[in-house]
Amino acid sequence: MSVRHALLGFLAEEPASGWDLTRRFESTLGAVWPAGHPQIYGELRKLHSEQLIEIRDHGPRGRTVYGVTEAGEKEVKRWLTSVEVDHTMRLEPILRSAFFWLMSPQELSEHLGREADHYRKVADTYRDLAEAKDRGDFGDSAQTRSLRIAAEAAVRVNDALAQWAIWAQEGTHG
Amino acid sequence: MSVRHALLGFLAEEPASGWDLTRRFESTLGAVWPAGHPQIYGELRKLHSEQLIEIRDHGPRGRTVYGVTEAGEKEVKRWLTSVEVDHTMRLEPILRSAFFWLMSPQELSEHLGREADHYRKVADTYRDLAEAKDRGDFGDSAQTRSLRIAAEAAVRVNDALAQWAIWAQEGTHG
DNA sequence: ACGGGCATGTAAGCGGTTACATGATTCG
DNA sequence: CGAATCATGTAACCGCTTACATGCCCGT
Repeated sequence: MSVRHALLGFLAEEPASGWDLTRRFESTLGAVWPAGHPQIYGELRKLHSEQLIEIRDHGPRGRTVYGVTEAGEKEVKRWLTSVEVDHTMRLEPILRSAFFWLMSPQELSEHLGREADHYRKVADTYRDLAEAKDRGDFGDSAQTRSLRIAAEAAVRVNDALAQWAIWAQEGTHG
Repeated sequence: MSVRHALLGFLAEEPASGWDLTRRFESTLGAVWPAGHPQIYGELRKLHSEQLIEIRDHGPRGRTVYGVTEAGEKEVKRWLTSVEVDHTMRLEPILRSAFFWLMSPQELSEHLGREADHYRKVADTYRDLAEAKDRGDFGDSAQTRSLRIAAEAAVRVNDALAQWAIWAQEGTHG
């Protein structure tokens, strides 16, 4: 149910259409919680039927701009403060590591090199984003500061995994 | 499809029943890829019907011990070496951070304190496990070394998130 | 002998993805 | 005006979770 509440959160910032929200999701939270447009459009319909969001405007090709209702804003806050945090992690690359013994040393070393590359790249992307936010490129609203914190998490987690891959690669002394 | 291949991987190590595999999964990969017993039993049935695993023994209460077949072992190796790694992350706690601006400074500070505690605890658990493995408490097989690598990842990711929460909490200067 | 946990399993439902479909707009 | 892209939506499927069901084994 995370997408649901994230949509309410985004709409609490400013009204937006399904498309806007899809891009917003992708650019700010894609690294930690992907959500495709089919899910977003579907969720918006449900949220509207429950009157947690309302239609604010109509645009060109059936574009529907939603805004959060009072009930909706109350619901996000309830989620943030009262609903237990879900700490579930699903990291396929780590799952794979439990079976590294089935790979040849060479395959493994190459695999770990590619993994390190990948994580370094993602970390760098979010590092740039974080630096841009620190420079004030996105203003200095409370919302921007929150996204800055999310970006920091992306940087730290991906850095940690990059370092892990390098550490593991050294263990193969290849 | 990760559970599927993880089961093949575990069975490549030694034959086991659904129950054995459930506990094995939980104790070694629970932190990075949870899998409940209904999923595991179901997957075993499918793997058996595809002849990737075979029945090796029957025990007390309908206990069925499976072992991997040649085709099964080939399939895990194919997965490890040829199937693209899925880097998808789903970290609800980071998703939430994008909406921290909807929380009061006090709520937020307390929230981050609880988060840091949580991650520290998980990291410590896997640190202990890793140290036990380094002491040789689980022998020194290739399989153990792989699980050691997985444990290291759990330590590093959870440490990173604990430090992140503390960093964010300092930003609230609360 | 019986109560509580062990071990196995099934069924329904849900969140999320993939694939498909379609009209609107913009640009060359 | 036609092609490519924008934007919106639906339908089917799949992995996974939740809830339920059941028999077996062990300790007291």
